[in-house]
Amino acid sequence: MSNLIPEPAVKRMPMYYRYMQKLETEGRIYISSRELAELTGLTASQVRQDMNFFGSTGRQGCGYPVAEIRYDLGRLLGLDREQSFIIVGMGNLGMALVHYEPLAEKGFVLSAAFDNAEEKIGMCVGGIAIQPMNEIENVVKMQSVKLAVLTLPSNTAQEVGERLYQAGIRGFWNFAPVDLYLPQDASIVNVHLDASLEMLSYRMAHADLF
Amino acid sequence: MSNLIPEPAVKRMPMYYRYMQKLETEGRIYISSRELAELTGLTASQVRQDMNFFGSTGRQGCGYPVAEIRYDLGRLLGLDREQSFIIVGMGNLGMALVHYEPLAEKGFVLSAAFDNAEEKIGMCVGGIAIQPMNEIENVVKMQSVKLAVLTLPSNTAQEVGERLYQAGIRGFWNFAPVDLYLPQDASIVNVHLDASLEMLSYRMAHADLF
DNA sequence: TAGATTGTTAATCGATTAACAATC
DNA sequence: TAGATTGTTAATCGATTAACAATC
Repeated sequence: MSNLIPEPAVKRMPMYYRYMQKLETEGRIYISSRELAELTGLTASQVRQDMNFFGSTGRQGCGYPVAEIRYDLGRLLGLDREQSFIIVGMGNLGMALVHYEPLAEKGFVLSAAFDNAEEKIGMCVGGIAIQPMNEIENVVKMQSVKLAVLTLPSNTAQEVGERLYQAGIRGFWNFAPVDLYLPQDASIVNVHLDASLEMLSYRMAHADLF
Repeated sequence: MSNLIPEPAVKRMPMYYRYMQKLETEGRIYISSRELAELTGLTASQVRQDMNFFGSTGRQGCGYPVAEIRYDLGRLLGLDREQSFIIVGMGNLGMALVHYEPLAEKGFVLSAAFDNAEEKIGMCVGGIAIQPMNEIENVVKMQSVKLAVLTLPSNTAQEVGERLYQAGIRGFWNFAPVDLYLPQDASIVNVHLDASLEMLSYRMAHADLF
């Protein structure tokens, strides 16, 4: 199990997880692939394929057990335990992410924050004092943090990324509009906010084609 | 031309645009599909296919003219003109996006900001005073804005989305962790930050599989 | 049991890759 | 011209959809 889930199905996992959470709080016990398809805008067939990829425990004639699927998806996504993270670059976006509720709710815990600007060092965010970036290596090694949020200007992102990797960080949530090049065993997710807005702009300009 | 570019190619457009911009500032005149493939991590074949989808003007034996392709992609993406937008929900994330440089650089201009919290109304962000949400309809109609950024709690996003649509908004950049349901002619891009971090968490937990 | 719905195989569809002729 | 590289068609690959037998 957990074997080789195709990339497109992996991308759908957080959405399934979100709907399962919602259904669970609504007290729903079972849900059929047909109904789940309606909610998500997929086909029932695809929902069943995906559930099988995820190692489904559906019950024929009845549907999928909501609480169980929610739990299993959470485990697959690594949300069954707390994960500490550091954040590097305390500009507006960095500040906003530190306070972003859904992260704390999903078990992501801020363990340190870094910036190089004199006037920011020592400032308190989310109950934590901002430290200068030359402390990164110490902190990452001491606390063996594996996850970092990069809210940096594009021209320093690659360099800082490499330093973080050296220090032991293996997961990079990158908000700088550049692609990071790091060794194979680093996991990188780029958010590329500007690209996402450009896609919207494209769709608006060509809405007549749909 | 501009006819029916397949969705996966559309998703790659902002990346091509970014590299073309970079190459242009570096003074590069032509670039081959082979080299562009190296930069982007795609295959040369796919780059050529994509360029054809975009209505390419490549030159055999020589490559693609950087400045021209950059310009054409910009037009396709709707970045050849200013686009005004409003932002609804002035929490931390809303504040951060207002000041997010790349948006201004790409021609997106903030035209109004809204929130319902008493203490925020009248506050100045990005040179603009925050207004109460019952002003939305007036402002959107008067200025005929078409684009809105939604940085709202999930429980109000759908309702506010509908109001915005009624008022004339047709592009929704949604940061609430819910799916918006709006009429066909609305363009919606969901950012779903939490889902993006969950994907990273998944990859870290299963990095050995890659 | 009968009805509903999954699990799974096969068919279809679309995207990516390979190949090569066209041409700058 | 010869060399390089595009434009484009055909082959491959993988994901989605359809169909239906298994079974709760």
